Amino acid sequence: MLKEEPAPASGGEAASERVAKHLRAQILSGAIGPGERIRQEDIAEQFGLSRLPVREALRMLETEGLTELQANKGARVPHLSMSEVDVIYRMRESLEPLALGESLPLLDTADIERLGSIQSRIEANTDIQGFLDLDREFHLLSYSGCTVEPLSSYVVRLWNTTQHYRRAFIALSGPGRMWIVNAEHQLLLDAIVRRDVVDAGNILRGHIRRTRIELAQHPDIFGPGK
Amino acid sequence: MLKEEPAPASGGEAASERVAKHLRAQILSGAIGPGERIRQEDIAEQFGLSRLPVREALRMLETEGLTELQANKGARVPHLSMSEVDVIYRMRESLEPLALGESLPLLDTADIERLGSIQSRIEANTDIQGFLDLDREFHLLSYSGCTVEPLSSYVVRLWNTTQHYRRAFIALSGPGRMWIVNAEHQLLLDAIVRRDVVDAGNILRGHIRRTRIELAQHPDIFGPGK
DNA sequence: TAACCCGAAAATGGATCCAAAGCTAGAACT
DNA sequence: AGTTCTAGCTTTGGATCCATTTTCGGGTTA
Repeated sequence: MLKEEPAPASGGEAASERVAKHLRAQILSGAIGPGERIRQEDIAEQFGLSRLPVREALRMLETEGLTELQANKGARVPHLSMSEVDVIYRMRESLEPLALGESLPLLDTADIERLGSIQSRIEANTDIQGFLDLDREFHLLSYSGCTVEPLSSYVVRLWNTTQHYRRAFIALSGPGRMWIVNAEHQLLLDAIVRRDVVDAGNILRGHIRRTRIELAQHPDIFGPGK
Repeated sequence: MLKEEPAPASGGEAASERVAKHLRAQILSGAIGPGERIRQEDIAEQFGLSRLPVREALRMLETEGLTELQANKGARVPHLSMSEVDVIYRMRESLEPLALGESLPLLDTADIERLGSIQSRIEANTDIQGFLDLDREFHLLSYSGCTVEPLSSYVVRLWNTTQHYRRAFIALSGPGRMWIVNAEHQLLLDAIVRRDVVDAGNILRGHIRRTRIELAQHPDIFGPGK
């Protein structure tokens, strides 16, 4: 896993962004779980860089809510409490219908076909990581028409920061209630095809709300009691 | 304005945070308008520091949406378009009632008395900067009971990033319609005293919505047409 | 005259080295 | 034996120096 070469000519883009991209993937994949510490020197060594671009990268990720930096105490992946995840979901219940409303009129038929194809793959899917990736792709694609900042990036941020807890939730609850997700996605997809912003927004809001409530029934996912 | 002393023993806190605090104040006060560039070396010289803690500070402010950093192109205060400010206000219409709902049950009578006193000062106030400061203090105090992240910090962020446009709007529209703000604040305050979360949320939502619509009637505040 | 190209100055990104703050483990004292 | 204080190590924060990229100005040419 060690790259001993001194950054092989790089890809032309900034080194700190490469590091950020790598760490982002690590965190989203669950390879770095919440609460886990990230030592600058370790990462620097892995990439054959100094600690400076690593610090930059950690700051960039802090912007996205994926890391938190305390002075003289280092960087960690934030450990969210149940009440924090609960509030994030309630924020999503407002913001994602807003993003969808911005996005829907700008989606073309090719986008919508891709949405349908992703949903087919979700229904055929079996493993957890596969579902997480496809579900994320489905929803974020439905928002892809919304390019206005900071809404679009913040929606992604809320997804990113709760990724780990979604994984834990699905692993715990099993595939028993997966049919509900598919039913909701089907309704959402139909509303999108009909270009019905109001319908789509309501279904989406309910989809997120239901997930929030089911999540709240698994307090064991979150670290200490709180 | 130059501080030639090499950081006089500092205040004990990290140098980068002192720089961040200074720049934040500069941006919020309007001393550094949107679109304006921030050269690392200038700031470093002002504080008698190297450019490194300045870069850190700029990253911290990027986290708050007050600056944007492009690789090899430097830092600027972001220049928001009208559609971006419009979306920010629509985000606020959802998020601030949510924050108020979290906050209201936790406010004590001393807090509510302070809210009343601030509102009195708003009504007695005459100048623009005074109104901006007091209005900000009023609303943020009403959310002070909400400590759950990332909601509380994001509400502040949305306020910060639109501060400049609020100032420009008030300067342009004059004190003619200031009475509406006071009426809305009075209604909001009464709902808070009655601990009526629903009422307070509705009034607040309307307050923000009205501001958004009036703002949209002054496209000249924003730079290019877009 | 206007457009284009090239070179120098300026500003940023990154590496190395040093200082300071936190954490940990061991010893001494109550 | 438990607690506390101290000494050392580890890790991060900051300064200085170098490399790279961008930008801006002057000069040339169509």
